[in-house]
Amino acid sequence: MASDTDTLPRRTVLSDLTAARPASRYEQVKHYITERIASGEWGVGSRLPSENELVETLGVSRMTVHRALRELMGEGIVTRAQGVGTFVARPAPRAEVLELRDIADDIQAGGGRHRSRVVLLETIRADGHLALAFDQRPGVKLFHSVLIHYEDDTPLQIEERFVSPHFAPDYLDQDFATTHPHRYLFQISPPHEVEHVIFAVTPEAEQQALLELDGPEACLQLVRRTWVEGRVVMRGVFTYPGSRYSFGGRRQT
Amino acid sequence: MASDTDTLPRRTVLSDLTAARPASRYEQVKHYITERIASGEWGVGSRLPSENELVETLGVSRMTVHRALRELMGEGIVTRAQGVGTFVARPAPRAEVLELRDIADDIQAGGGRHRSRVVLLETIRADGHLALAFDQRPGVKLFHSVLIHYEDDTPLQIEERFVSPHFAPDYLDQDFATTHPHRYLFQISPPHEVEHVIFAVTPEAEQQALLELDGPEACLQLVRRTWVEGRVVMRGVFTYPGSRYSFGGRRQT
DNA sequence: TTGATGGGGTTGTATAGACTTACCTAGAGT
DNA sequence: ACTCTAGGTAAGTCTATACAACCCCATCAA
Repeated sequence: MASDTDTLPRRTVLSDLTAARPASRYEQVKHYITERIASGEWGVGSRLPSENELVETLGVSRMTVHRALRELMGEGIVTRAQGVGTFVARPAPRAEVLELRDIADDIQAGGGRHRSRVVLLETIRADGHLALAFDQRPGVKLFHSVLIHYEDDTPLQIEERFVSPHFAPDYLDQDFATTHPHRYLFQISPPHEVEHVIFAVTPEAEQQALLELDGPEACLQLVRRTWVEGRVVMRGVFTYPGSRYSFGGRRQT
Repeated sequence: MASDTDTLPRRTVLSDLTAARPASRYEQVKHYITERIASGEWGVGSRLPSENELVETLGVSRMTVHRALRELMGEGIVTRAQGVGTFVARPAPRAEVLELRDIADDIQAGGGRHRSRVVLLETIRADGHLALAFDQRPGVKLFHSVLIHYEDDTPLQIEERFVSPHFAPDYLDQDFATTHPHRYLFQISPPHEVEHVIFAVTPEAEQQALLELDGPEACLQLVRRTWVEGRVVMRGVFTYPGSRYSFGGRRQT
């Protein structure tokens, strides 16, 4: 069949795309596929037409279809198995976390509603351990704040911070109902250096109460120190219920 | 039928490589090129032989050479310009691969003595959840291993891995008393992409026993997936007692 | 001197066809 | 129930060929 069409420049399903863009055929095939995946016509886990079927549908050679599919696999859009077929892959490319992010953005990115409550805002004098974290001597003055962050009225994080007054002299005067410590500090200066340490802890009774936990559920604890101009300016302890949060990141090597 | 010596229809520069490994031709071409770049024979910025020259030298078709070069460009090894040529690209952007560390190195770096014990080594079929993690369909065959890592005879980590047989067909035959899964897998190929997710969990009774915990102590759980050539090749679940381990990192911004 | 033209080399894309390899299933034989 | 085998399907690879797009440079003309 169709042996008489050698001379035609191939008028196919793709032809309208060709008119819109002089993109190469294999890119058009990729677009054809990703569009159907994005629209939900081909759901996650469902099987795509085989290479040969796409050849017939789109009127291109199998090598072209193959290249499109191979590149889509490299991009993580589909997965392929020899002898089986091609399938729609990942539902949601995971966002980069463990960077320096505002939890309010984090919650809103996930579709949740964020609010926070200030529990404490005071000046303290550092004991030995805390002073060490700041590379200072015991007794040095530090600002201390404790907030709770809620996602849809469920506590998601206890945010406890110690801030160097030298860096943020007006820290105690801020209205952290409208802005947040993260934003305020970041606005003064983005840190030049950041240290993260992550622990698993069993929460104290006080933390359990703040997070409204029923029992001694395992919690993630992230301790962050930030430097500006070689000096520690902030030490934050962020506590999350293990059942409600996780840290993640994905990157190429 | 398995005709045993179908490997050498062509006697070329590549033939010895062919004998050593039944890798595909375009991979052999990639290897041929990367080896010369690594050895310094082709220095940074220097021009590679043209596709047609490589065709003559290596005795493969131009499409095969082209695929090899295209993939090397995708990996950032070379740069290409239409009408100009192909050039050696990166000096050594090998930086910070070391978030992917061997726990044995980790323990020994801290002055501890490391030993490990193999608990399980088997083939399984993936259920729905696991198959999804591999972007595969339920029922796909996977290798499954469980090891315990000790620091000075104290359990520090439960290492549970699921490995794609396609990537590491000989996984079950390894002696993980002498080498470790991490090293073995890394040696086959360093991953092109890595995903980390960190949880806090309360361990099951079985995990408590393996870690020799007295009670339901909070544990850190690191779930790692690694990709090679766009495919998930490994999913690892690493469980640490919260009192004995933490994750950390420090970097400039 | 400046600008246009064109040829040769190089990568980019596309095709048809063949063969290989891997997976799955159904059926036959324990 | 279990294992083995054969056949079908689909992706993986490789080849030979063709043309397109692009860059560089030499040549030639204004």
